[in-house]
Amino acid sequence: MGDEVQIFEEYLKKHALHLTAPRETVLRTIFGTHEHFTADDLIAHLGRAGTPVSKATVYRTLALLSECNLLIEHDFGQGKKYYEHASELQHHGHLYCSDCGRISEFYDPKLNGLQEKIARQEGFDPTHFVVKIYGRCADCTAKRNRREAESTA
Amino acid sequence: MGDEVQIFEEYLKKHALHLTAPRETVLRTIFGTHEHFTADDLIAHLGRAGTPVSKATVYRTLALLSECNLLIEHDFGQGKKYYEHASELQHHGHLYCSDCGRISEFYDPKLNGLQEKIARQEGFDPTHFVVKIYGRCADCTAKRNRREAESTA
DNA sequence: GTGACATTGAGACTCAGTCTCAGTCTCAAC
DNA sequence: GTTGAGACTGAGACTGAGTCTCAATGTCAC
Repeated sequence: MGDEVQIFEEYLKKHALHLTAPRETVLRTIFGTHEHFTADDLIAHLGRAGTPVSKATVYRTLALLSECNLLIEHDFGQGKKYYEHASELQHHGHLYCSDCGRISEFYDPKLNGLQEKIARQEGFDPTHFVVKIYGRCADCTAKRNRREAESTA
Repeated sequence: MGDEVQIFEEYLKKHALHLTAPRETVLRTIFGTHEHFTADDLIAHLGRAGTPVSKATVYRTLALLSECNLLIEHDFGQGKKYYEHASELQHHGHLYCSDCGRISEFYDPKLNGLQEKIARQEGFDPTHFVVKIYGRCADCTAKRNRREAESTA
């Protein structure tokens, strides 16, 4: 934290924009946690914290933070976007449990190298990679097995 | 083609559902091409072909086809879903050009093996993998280079 | 043919995200 | 300190993909 404020401020200055109070509030709230969050989560959180910021401003700020690569947008196919800190993105993908909706992460440097290679082979100039593995997490698999055992018992 | 009709019919029978005329029209239209498409594309296409099917029925049929694994849903973060034939999915990922929006594909068996391994390591029971590479395609890179050369000339 | 239940289309609805606009703020120039 | 250009804000209207509802219709086992 602190770093992000500086990067954002520089980006804004470069584009003749200002670091205003609402923008700083949004920035500090986002980088005060390490969770995946949705715009809605953030708006609710700001409201609860007694520093409400309007929906339009939140969306505008999220767009700016994505533009300056401090934030990455994700889509898990539920009709809403998830955001996460870009600094945490290096070499990691997501495991999405279709049963409980939990999102976990994995790190694998090999995967990124392979993707970079593939992109170049196809004449593609890559900006970022998204790897998502859909399925069932260990907890839900265990739960389901227990339920099945009970129902046949 | 033909195969899909049979698989779908069996799936419907198993769930005490019927293969009706609108469902068959949707199915045949989808498996008559090899493109990525959106629900909207499909509805428009059906209308143009003189075999209109209502929006609700199209969405319902798409959901059924996804359930019986004939179709796979994709999300490229534009607020709408893309569909593609599941039979064409083996070992392939997508390259999405942020400039022109074109979606191309790549095949790499190594990538799938690596993902399967990662999922198992995390105690995850995977159903499917999604790999998306965002960036700029060869055409758009060339176009952009040309434009830059012209503007500095 | 009948009844139970699946299916349909039209259109109302939902909800995440975008747009508009009038009022406010910022900041460099004077 | 004042001014003016233009950035910024919040409220709420709007958009559009996708879902839901419901009355009418179709399907099929009996």
